[in-house]
Amino acid sequence: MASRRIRPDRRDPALRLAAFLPYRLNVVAAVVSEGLARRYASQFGIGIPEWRVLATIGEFGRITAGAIGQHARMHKVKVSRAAAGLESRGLVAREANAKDRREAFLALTPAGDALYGRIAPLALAYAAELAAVLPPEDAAALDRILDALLARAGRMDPAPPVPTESGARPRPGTRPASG
Amino acid sequence: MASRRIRPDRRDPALRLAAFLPYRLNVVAAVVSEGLARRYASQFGIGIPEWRVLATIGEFGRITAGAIGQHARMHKVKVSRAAAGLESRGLVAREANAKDRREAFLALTPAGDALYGRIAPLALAYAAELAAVLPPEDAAALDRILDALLARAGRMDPAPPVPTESGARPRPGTRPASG
DNA sequence: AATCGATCGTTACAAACGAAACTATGCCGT
DNA sequence: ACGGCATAGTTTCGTTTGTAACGATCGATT
Repeated sequence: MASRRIRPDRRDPALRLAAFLPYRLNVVAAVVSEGLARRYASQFGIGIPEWRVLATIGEFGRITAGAIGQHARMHKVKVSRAAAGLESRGLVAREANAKDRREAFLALTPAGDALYGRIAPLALAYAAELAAVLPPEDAAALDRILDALLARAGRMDPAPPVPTESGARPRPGTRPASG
Repeated sequence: MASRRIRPDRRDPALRLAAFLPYRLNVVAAVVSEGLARRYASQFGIGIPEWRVLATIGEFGRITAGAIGQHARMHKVKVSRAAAGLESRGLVAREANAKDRREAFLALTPAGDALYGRIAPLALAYAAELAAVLPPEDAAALDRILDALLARAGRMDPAPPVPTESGARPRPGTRPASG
């Protein structure tokens, strides 16, 4: 092993952030989301969680809060709050489920349906405008790639595949670093 | 497939969330980030913003907070807090800039450098493991695609390209829907 | 049918976040 | 040199988010 300099100007960086896939995915996702939100948030006063809930109800019709969470990959608390917000504005209505009174179906009111009918085309246009920079084969590749990455990341072990040496297991009682 | 009546009175959905690019990008980015964070957060007690700052200092050596924000695309408040956290743990040190005493250079301490030296390989291994599901041409395509999408989203107008009819401009004074 | 544990959704509380205000310093024109 | 404005970074404050606890209901077991 070579001798270490005490105060080097700079070594070769071990990692270039600009080329690091998780970082890049986050940046692109953030910029895209932000751009989309600018299109509807300012016009309709609706936030991203509320948009997702609205879109999910618009897609599936009558659906429970739990199912919304599954389809839109949102935490149930977020769904609950977004749904409450939409309900308070008369965009969403609850229908009690007599078969299971713990849950309730959510559905769009006429006003909610009208809003959905206005935002959805905007959103689709945004996505189309975005995808228009990609040659068709790249657009198709992106679909495949995102599927593959999602499946892979979901199956990934919480520890590196190469055993680090001893069986020193990471302590489970540490905070999960949200953000 | 025959027409199953799951939902009673709903037209064809205007938008399928699962196929909607902004949504998909967000989901993939979130799952990937979460998976990566699980690898270092639990072991080293470091969060995502702190990791980004650490990685940026590790990459560039001595760097100001503002430059970190530019390179890592972080808001200056976030950089400030993450840097304060790293400093309080002795991972980062400040060096005053005599030429401009408003700013200060941040650099890794030996402890910070050691931590960087341990996390960076983990992170790179994670990214490599992730990219391993992609055939080489898809991995290359992904690089191109993310660049193109990022550039496009950054240049995108806050309003749809097709004029909606009259010159009814969206009211500028509405909240920007963070999240 | 009484009880126990699981599940749905809301509420409570605390951490994280961003916009704006603020401090300190630098820059520039007069 | 002085006054006004710009910039770097921190702090403050209100909002958003997530974790945990909670009430209500269901299903299974006895």
